[in-house]
Amino acid sequence: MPANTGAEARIKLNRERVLTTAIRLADENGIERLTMRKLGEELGVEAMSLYNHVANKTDLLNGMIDTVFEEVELPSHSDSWKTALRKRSLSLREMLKRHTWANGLMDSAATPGAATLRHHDRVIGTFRNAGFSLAMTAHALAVLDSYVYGFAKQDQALPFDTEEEAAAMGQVFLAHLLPDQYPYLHEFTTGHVLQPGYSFGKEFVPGLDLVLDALEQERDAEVKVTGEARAG
Amino acid sequence: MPANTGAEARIKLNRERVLTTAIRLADENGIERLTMRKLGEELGVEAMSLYNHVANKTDLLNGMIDTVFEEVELPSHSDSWKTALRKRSLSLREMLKRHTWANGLMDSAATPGAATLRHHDRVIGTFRNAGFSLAMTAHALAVLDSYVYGFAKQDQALPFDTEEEAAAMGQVFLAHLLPDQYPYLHEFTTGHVLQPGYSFGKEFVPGLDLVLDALEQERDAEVKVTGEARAG
DNA sequence: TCGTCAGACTTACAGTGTAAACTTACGTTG
DNA sequence: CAACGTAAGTTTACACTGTAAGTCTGACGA
Repeated sequence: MPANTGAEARIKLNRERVLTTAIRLADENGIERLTMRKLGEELGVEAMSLYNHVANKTDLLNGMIDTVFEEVELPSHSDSWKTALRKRSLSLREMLKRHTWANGLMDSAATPGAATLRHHDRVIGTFRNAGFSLAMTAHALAVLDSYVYGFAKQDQALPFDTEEEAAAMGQVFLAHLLPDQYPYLHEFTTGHVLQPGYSFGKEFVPGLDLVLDALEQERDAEVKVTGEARAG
Repeated sequence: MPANTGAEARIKLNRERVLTTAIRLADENGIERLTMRKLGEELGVEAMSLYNHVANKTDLLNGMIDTVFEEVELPSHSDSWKTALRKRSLSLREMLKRHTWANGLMDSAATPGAATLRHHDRVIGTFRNAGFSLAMTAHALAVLDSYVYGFAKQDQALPFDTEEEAAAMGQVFLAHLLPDQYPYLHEFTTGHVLQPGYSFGKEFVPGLDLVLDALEQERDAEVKVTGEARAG
């Protein structure tokens, strides 16, 4: 006779449930508040039970990263390389906005998971199929991803989210410090950042297009030099 | 008569000594190993004594960030905006290489210090004096710094530093995983990353020039539209 | 000589990740 | 059905973290 008579069978723990719950907690409370004990509690389980499904906390974090990478739209084969990578970059940025902790975690996460590898494979493939040489692909990849991750990082570093918060922040900031010690910063803040409608995030698309256009120019130049056919 | 007869007077603690020692420890052992107790020990002092000079650990980290920012070359007035910002970007990257922990810390460090403010003031001033509008300055700033910080971040995320390490790493990596599951990644790794002379860091300058050239093009276009004089 | 006080030290506490040992429930096998 | 192995949970314990609160010390001014 089982001991837990009448008790509803507890939902079984598994790696996926651990990971998705961890992601939710990190989204809600920030990664620094995600502890093994809190995560266990949320799952109705003691902290140590989690170690049946993750090797240690770093493994948990790695798993979280790979899981959120699955949310990123892969570059489509049917689009041109530029729109394909434009879409996936926008999608990547949205993911990084949803999971603000992910960007900071990717340094320490040395070993990429399956979703991450697939993602990179497809991005590289997109460049290659568009006629980018290996060297040019490396170059393009470095520039594009540096921009996307760097932008996300800067966006998160800003201590305000809404326009109103920015305004309030800016007022305090200005009153305290700048007037003539930092004249350009002063002008920039009052004349631009504090203007209605400002949002750092709006700079993402223009910057992305700048990068993509520049890469296209370089590729065309390379193709021309290499002597490949060029429609015209 | 003093009790510590004959004892060499202990060098007095002060904020600067605390900060520079903390920076050295973080450089040597990584930021995650920098604890108040270790820092105290290094300074010949108990952990709690540090709190006479820093408000708490976050204040310590903020102070470290602002201190290393002083190492970054400010854009020079005598150079053209492009070379001025090129130099400061290279200098910024070198700083981020020396202090690998700095990049990751800048998210949490909400309140910028004096050196950081001065830095941004000068960068903004460089754009403004080169005829960039406020909006264009915001755009340029976002793109340029996203690139620099993003590149540094990616460089640090790579789990190898030297070419030999990369090769060793790549071999294991390839043997284990890729062959036909990730064909493009496979080709890219064997055909480029594992080639002699490869180093991710070498992509920095080409990418930086791509960004700067593209910004120059956009500025010229803007100036033309605005109807300002253009030397010809 | 005393009082003041800054800057150091001591102690203590709640919280962290996780090793090691345990308990329990269930499926397989004799 | 009994015995056992195993997977998945719990309990306990430990070393280490940041830091609050209280104490000690030595130099200096009155």
